[in-house]
This record gives sequence, C-alpha cells and structure tokens, in this order.
Amino acid sequence: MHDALFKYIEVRTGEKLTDNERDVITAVFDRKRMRKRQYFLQEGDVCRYIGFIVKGSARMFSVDEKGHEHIMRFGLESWWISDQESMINLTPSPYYIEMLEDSELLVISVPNALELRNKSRCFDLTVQALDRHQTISMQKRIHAAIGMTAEERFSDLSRTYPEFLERFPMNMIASYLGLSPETLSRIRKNGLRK
Amino acid sequence: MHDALFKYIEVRTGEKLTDNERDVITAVFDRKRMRKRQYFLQEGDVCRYIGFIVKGSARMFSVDEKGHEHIMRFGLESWWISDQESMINLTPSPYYIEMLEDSELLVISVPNALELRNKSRCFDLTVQALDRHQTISMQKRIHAAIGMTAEERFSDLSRTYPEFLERFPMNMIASYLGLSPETLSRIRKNGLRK
DNA sequence: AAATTGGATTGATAAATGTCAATCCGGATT
DNA sequence: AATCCGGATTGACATTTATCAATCCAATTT
Repeated sequence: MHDALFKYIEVRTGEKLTDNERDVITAVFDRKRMRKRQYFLQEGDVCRYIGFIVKGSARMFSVDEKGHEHIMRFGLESWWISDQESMINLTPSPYYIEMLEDSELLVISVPNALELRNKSRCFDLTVQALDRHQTISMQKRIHAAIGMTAEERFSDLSRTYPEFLERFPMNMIASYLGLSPETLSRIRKNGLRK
Repeated sequence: MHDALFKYIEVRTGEKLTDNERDVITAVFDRKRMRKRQYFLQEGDVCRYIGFIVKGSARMFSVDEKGHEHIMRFGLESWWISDQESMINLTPSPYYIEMLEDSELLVISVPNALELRNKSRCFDLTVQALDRHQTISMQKRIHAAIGMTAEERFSDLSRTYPEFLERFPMNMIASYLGLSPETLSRIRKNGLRK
C-alpha cells in the first residue's frame, strides 16, 4: 500500500492529494521488500533508485582503505534513501546503502522521480522541503563535527535523534559520530554527568 | 549592476532570462556595499536577507562557550550567504556572517525571495539547483569530518577549494577544518609527503 | 622610523581519542 | 544443551591533536 507515502506527502505539503495525483504516484512507485543486510546500493554503482522506507531501517556508509566503515546517515520509517550526488551526476557512488532490518520500501527510478515532480505539484513541493530540511540537518551535523568534543556530539545526538539509540547498535552510533566503539563506550560510562 | 547575477542564473539554468524577468529581479535585489569586518548577520538575529556576493568574500561562523570560533562556510564571488535554518524557521541564528574583504553584494529580503521564486521560473530553478548542490557538498564535508584524519582533510580541501588557500588566512582554514592553527601549521610543514 | 597588529611558527606538555587484545554476554542457530 | 556470533566492555598503550607560551615576520598604522 502506498498510503504511508500519501500521508507523508500530505503532512509535509499541507495539501490534499487529488485522486489523479494518487494514481500517478502509485503508478511509478514500486513496492519492494528487502531483508536485513541486503544492499539497496553498492559502492561503485550509479544510484538509479530512490527509496521511501515504509517499514524498517537502513544505513548509508563508506569503507576506507583500512576497511573502516563510516556511517553517513541512517534511515528509518518515512525517511528517504539514495545517494543524491550519484543519482544527479550519474557518477558511481562511493557509498553502500544497507538495510538494517527486514524492510518494506516504496521505490521509484530517478528518471521517473524527475518526471513526477512535473506531474504532481505536491510531490515537487515535498522534494523541495526535503532538500531544505536535509541542508539544515547536515549543517548541524557539520557544526557538531568540527566544533564539539566527542562527548558533546553524543549528548547532542541523544537529544536530536533519541530513536537512533534505541534502534541501532552502539558500534554504528560510534561510526556515525566519527568515533571508535571503545571511545563511545567509555563516554557512555563516564560522561553525561554534566 | 545586476549583470553578475543574471549571468549566474543563466549559466546555472541554461536558459535565457526574459526582459521581464530581468526587471522583476532588478526590482527586488538591492545593491549593498560592505566593508571588511562588517557583519551581514549577527548571532541572535533572525536572518531576514539573502546575499549574493558580486565581489568580495565572507565567512559564516559560530562562537562556542570557550570563545573559539568555528567556521561553517566561506563565501566568494557568486556564492550566496544566509543562514537557511534561521531564515526558513524564523529562529534566531547561532551564527555570524562577516565580510572578510570590502565587498559588493546583491541583497534580497527573504519574503521577496520566496515570492520571486513564483514569478521567475529561472530563479526558482536556480534556487533548487543551489539547494541540491549544497546538499552534495555538505555531504562531502561530513564524510571528511567523520572519516578522515586532519592531514587528509587538508589535502582534500586543497584539491576541492584551492582558492580558499589563496584567499583566506591559515587560522581560518584551520577553523573550517576543525583544527587548531598550530596543528594545521605542523601538517603543512611535515605532511603532504604522501 | 617606530609602534602596532594579525598571522604563522615552534617547542614543551597535556588531553583526547584510537588501537589492540582479551573477555563477556545474550540471543540465535544447530 | 552446546555452539556461534554480533556487540559491548575493559585495560594497557600508542598516536593524534589541543593547549599554552614564546617568538617571528610582514604589513599597516601612527
């Protein structure tokens, strides 16, 4: 069912979708089930699809020369997954997108998504709002990364995305924060007294 | 003259501006001269204007409790300055935007900018492209911040924005990279041999 | 010319964080 | 029940980076 997506769009835009818009959207979003550990995108591939998470979760990460993983973002219900740079420039992605739980997605191809923005004003507005929202949240993350200590970053994350702590293992939280799992473990033990 | 902006929009959109569009744009962008060290935005203020740098440069930064400055972004000719979060949500900005050279800007109020997007398709497309571009470059910066060593970040910056090194003092480059000036100095002396 | 200022550099030292190895624990698998 | 495995923790130690203080230099300002 595409209801989760309809609702998401209506909430975001504050407008009601017409029957026609619903049909158009239904036509271009395919339902896709993915299992835990399955890859939505693999390093080296061009990102040709955008996924809307109806149920489940995902992470987008890179792997450096030493084999260490760096988590760029997480995804939860009602979040979108894709590598924007790869999908816009049609360049091979340096990232993996991996499902962290058995998940249910609504998937649209990149060309269809571009076309849909012309057909449905609501969808277009949604994408615009999403871009804006992303820019803002990324700016905050940069601010945290260059200006805060490890402990401050963790406590900031706990406030901003408490659900991450429930949903994802600590070694991934550490990677998201740019820390080693050991350091995060020690921070959680001692820190947060302030 | 607003020519620099017209040219920028036409290059970005690949479309030619109509005379009408040019008039509409000219009507809402004011020319503004600013001197070195003048503030375009101060911490605590709501960001009510967006600036297009015709000539000069700027930095956007925050100041933490210890009085340390953290540079979030630089601006050069043909770059835009504003705090997106503050201007969209009408919240007080945690950032300063300060001119680093005597500069010439084209300034538009936030409400006018929103309206202009409806009046000029080219302008709307430009803003969209800008948002997308920003998202991509911020993602790269996050990747650098959480996954690279200080030395790698500097060498990455040297490749991506060589003009920064020409134009801005090293203590600001250090702040942008999330490093102390001393550490950057030592990296530049020893590092980069790899 | 003298004085001031903003930046850059250097050395000594401290603090933060990473690395490596070992262990532990609980839930899933057989 | 025995085993396996992903994840968390801990200690010892290495490395990176920050901090503090001093100096230097060149460009302005006086």
